[in-house]
Amino acid sequence: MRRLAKVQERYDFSGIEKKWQQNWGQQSLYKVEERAGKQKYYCLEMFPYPSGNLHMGHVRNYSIGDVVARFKSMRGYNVLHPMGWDAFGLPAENAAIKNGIPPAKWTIANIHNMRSQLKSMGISYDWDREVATCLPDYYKWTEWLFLQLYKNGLAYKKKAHVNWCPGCATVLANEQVVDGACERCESIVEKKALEQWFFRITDYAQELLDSLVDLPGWPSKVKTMQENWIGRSEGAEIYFRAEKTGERVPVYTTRQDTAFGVTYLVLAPEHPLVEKLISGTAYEKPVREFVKRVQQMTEIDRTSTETEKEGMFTGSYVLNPLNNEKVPVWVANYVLLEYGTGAVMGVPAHDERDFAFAKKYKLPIRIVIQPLERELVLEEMTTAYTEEGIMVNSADYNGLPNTQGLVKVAAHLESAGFGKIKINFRLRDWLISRQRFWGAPIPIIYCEKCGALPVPEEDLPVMLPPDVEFKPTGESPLKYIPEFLNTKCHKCGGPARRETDTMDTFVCSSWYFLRYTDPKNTGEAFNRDKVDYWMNVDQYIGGVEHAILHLMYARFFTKALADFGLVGVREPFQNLLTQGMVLKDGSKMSKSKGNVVSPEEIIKKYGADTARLFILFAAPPERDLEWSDQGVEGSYRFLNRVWRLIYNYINDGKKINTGAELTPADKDLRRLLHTTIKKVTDDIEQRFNFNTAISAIMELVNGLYPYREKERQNMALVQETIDNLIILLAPFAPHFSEELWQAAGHEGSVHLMPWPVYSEEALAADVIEVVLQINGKVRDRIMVDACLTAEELKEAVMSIDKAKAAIDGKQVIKVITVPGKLVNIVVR
RNA sequence: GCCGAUGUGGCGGAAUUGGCAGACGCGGCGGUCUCAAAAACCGUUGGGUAUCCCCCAUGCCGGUUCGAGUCCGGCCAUCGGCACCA
Repeated sequence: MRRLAKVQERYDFSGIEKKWQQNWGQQSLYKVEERAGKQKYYCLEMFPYPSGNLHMGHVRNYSIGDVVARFKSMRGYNVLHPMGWDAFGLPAENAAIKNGIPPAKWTIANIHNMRSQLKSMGISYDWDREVATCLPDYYKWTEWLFLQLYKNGLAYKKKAHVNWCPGCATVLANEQVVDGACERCESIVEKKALEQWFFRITDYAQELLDSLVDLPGWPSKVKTMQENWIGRSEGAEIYFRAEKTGERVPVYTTRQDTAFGVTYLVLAPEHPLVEKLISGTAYEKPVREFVKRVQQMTEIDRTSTETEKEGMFTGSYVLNPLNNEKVPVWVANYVLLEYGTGAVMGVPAHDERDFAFAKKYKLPIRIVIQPLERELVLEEMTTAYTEEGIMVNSADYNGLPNTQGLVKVAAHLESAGFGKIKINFRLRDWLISRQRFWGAPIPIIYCEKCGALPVPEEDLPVMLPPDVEFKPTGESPLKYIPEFLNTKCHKCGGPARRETDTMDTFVCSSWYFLRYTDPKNTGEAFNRDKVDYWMNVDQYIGGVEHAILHLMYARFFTKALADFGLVGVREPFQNLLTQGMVLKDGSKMSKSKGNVVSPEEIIKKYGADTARLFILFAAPPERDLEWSDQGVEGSYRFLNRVWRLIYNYINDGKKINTGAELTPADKDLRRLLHTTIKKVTDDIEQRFNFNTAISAIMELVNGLYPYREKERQNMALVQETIDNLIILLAPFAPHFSEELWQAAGHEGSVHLMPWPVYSEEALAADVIEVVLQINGKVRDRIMVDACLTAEELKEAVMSIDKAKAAIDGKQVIKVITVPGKLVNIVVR
């Protein structure tokens, strides 16, 4: 070998990992700056909530990201690979209520602990760019971005029905409602009307939908989920009129072609018209009772398809503008106020729900679409006909295919003033108010004279007060802190009070990837040049549980900020990798199941390199991964096997170089090395299949072991092979590789080495194995000259005994020859 | 109910463009070394069987093809998401 270097016989992972983590930190190996003329690569993993301890999901997420970052770096890219903390959130507040520890203290302590755990994994983060969303130098800019949204009309306040937990006496985020109950106290969640702040994400609904096609690097699963969430539908609003008052009652439908089949109209129980229609009539009491009963149902019961459709007549009628027919108005539990206009037209013949409802309450059914191949007969209908057909009983539209009717009725509605063409989205505006302490304050004040005013930018940040006493009242403590609550109006100087709601933590995580590009900027959220250099994120990696919320909000923010001229891209994440869960005994690791494997213990017992190697080897990244203690042992064994191999070569000088001429065994080893380089490169770069990349490296090691037994060995080749082996392992087992790299006599870090390039010439074998098939079944394998043409190959194969025997006495129908692979003889 | 994913040895998984099914690892079995064990190394390991020969085998049934884990049609199971969206 190059020179005798000191290498311990035993693989002392603990000492090695500590040593290199320190060394890399001291030489700032992973520090990165903008560099003109060098291709940038932004590799990002979803930042964690600082719960206190890393779990295996984190280990997997960050191991995957580190392979990508290290690989791209060795490929010559200027790689940005940052880490930070999604540090606001309810657990800190719960801890405060329970143990009296201030949220800030609890959070910072957790960050401390998790940072050191992350560092023990040896991930190539530029720690100088670390951000924590709960620190004023970060949330100042979260507040500032709120103001930009406010100024541009994208932040507004309105009264809304929100999830209210009576047990905790507080509002809950949607994600905290599990099966209609509070995740903390399991009380059934109620709806409560409160003044809340919203972001107008619906302004971007169409673009959020359309630009999904610009994201070929996203899993189609995630794109489909977002499509469904946005829920675009094309239809029309039809203005019915109240018979008595003439008041306009708009309904939304996607089937305006069936409007002549309307036999009743249904309002949502909360619809404001309900009270108007019934007050002072005989229907007042029973309908009110019905509405109350429906409202008391849990969200889950009300929106379940299992729930029986129930309704009640209001005693009033409306007129259908298309045919002036009088139809009864009902209230029913299956109509939702939040979607469309909160009122629907009932066309029982052509809608399943309407059909069931009409049958139950004996409402009339009228056929207005006839199928082409048969005729519907009212008395025989057991279900609605929802397919295409020809319009009937529809005045001027009779005989028209309903697909044309859709367009014509809509046009007529619009021209006659009876309605309008309408595109509806299921997506609602984003409710960002939280009645909590531990979040970014909403920078708004309420002046007695001037009303709601944004806090001037120069007064930011609105700071969270320290030393807050937490009582389990469930209300934001901010409300009870006069120093925070009371302020002066910057406009009139009069008394004002602050908004005490804080922002949803998803607001903080909607722009953190931008802050990483310029994390220490005290004058701006981020510098435009820096954000332009780094954005967008080339590879984003995280759990699929964020497929809708976080990823949609971050996309919305990026688009809005692009419209404000703050960033130059309209999509934040070019490529997305959604990693699978880490399972134990077939199910997700959880405390209640008692199947949690602690990363800290695994790292202590085997080292970070073994842990990383196992987690990358056990399954491809998108798939769920079954944890196996024996599998970890296997990875540990592999590293020891590599260690011993290289140790022996380094310390064993007796093998003599065979000289320049390569023996067949030398050629085989050299070919193995180069096929391994090719395979590992392709697996990382094109497929993210780290499991097969690692298995290829294992095969290389398995090939080196028998070579070591050979009498004649080419030491130059051995050195080349070992050097490349260490480099190939570097993204997976960084400390291990660094130590061996140095032991093999190299100066400098292995992580600064260029990624190896395979030689096409070295891949070529002189002789290759081809398969003989008879009628598609494998009958023999023979070695042939690699350079044979199809015709020569056919001849060579046909002449072997097995082929002759197979053909003997039979008729050869045809022979299929695939050079380099097989010859298939079809006989009869 | 709708949408999507997955289904391959005892286990995790591989087979990238339709071309040798089971790479690699775990586990098992046998051996070498050892007083012995561990570790390590070597060999072996889908099932059947007449045991270097053939048959069967990638959830099930059918199809296309010289050839199907891979493509097509129809089912089944598991997991995930959405779930009265008018």
